[in-house]
Amino acid sequence: MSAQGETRRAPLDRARVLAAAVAAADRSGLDALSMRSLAAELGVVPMALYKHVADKDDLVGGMVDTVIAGYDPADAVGGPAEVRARIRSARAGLLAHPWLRTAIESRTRRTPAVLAHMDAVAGAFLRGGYSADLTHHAMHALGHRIWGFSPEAFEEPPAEPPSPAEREAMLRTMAERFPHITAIAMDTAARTPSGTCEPEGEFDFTLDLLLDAFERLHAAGWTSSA
Amino acid sequence: MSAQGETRRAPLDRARVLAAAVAAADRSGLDALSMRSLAAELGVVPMALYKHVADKDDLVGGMVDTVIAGYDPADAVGGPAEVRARIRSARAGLLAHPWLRTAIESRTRRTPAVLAHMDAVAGAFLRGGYSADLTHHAMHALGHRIWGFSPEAFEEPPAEPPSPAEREAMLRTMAERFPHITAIAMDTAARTPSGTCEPEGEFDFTLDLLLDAFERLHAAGWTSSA
DNA sequence: ACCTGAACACCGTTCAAGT
DNA sequence: ACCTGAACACCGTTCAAGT
Repeated sequence: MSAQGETRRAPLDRARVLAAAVAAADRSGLDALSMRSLAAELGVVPMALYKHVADKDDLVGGMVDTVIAGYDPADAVGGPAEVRARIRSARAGLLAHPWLRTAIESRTRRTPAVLAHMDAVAGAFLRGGYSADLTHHAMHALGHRIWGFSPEAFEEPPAEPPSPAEREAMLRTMAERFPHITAIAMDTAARTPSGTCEPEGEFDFTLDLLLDAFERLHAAGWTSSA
Repeated sequence: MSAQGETRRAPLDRARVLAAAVAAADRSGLDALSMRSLAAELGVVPMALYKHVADKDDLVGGMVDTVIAGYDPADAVGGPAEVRARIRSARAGLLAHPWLRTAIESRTRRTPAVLAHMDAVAGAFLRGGYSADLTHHAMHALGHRIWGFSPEAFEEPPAEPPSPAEREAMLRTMAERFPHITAIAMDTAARTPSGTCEPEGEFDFTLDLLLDAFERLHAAGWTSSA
């Protein structure tokens, strides 16, 4: 019997598993996606998935990376125009995949694709002549709702480094692959003794910025007809 | 044996169930909170909870309401000062209950406590002399990250009204209990034919507002020393 | 190397019954 | 009115085994 009546199924690999998961979530939402249902869809026993995915968290993380990796590469002109283009890409991803927002919010680990997108947006500001300091604030202010993923990723401790040597190596690869966010992190570290930025300060900064902007519009007699 | 060796447990009620759930989530997170574990903590069989809570969704909704209902009542001075005070309350709630953000984001129904908080913030803008239109934009721009709950609640269809008469009654109670958000909704409905606001328009409005604000800071040579 | 089978320790929720 | 017991239809994940 075995592999004859049916044409033999191509062997699974990570990309195929992730693509099927993305398609399934697009169709019926993230809640309906289980290891078991995904396996059934791939014509495989649930445990077969664990050869290509560490666990469910890794599956969801991979789905997020798959979508982010497909964002349009914007022209690297720098400044607000490039920022706008990159944010539009993220926005399009959120609209095309309704589960994406929840998936991103449920994750805490910063994957390479997430870091790359952050780095690209930070780079757009820096190339536009913004200081590392102002860029840092802008990244926070643009925030979760506009980004599609949490700027708090900036703040979280980067998963305790096993040894000083490994820490050194990690820093070097960070600086190579994600030069812009590394530069911003180092700028922040140089200015604040603890090396982490103050969440409450950031919160106040953005809140004041927005309230001031609306005060200005109000004072100018703004109406939607404009 | 029965109720003698132990002093007889006070009978459960919804408030006690919700308080225990909030405490449990504060202690060990939302993921660790199950109907079964909560029941065990209350010294009761899982099914006993279903007398006080419709299902798990209702439990989480009740937890959110419990926290929001405890927000500081701000002075009704109106304008940015009151807005700031109310947003600080929401922020404090998010800091005190790390699970709150996720819990709010997972919910889609607008509960009375959520509506009351929205109404209070909207009222602060309106009392400050802001137009309904500008208030609407400001509410969206302040957004999820600052609010602690989704301004998209504004946009979602309000759970199809069973009959015209009931719809009428619902509108009247809305206008009574939440006058400010009702006024804004009616203003929006009057200006846009469909009655719903354009998500993409809102997105662009906020994005431009933020990018313009940062352009202004950049042009002014802003540094964090200020 | 890749997949399977059976099992473990969980879930939320139902139904009919107890007091 | 409030709570219980037993059951149902699910989960994610383990381990040892198959090919």
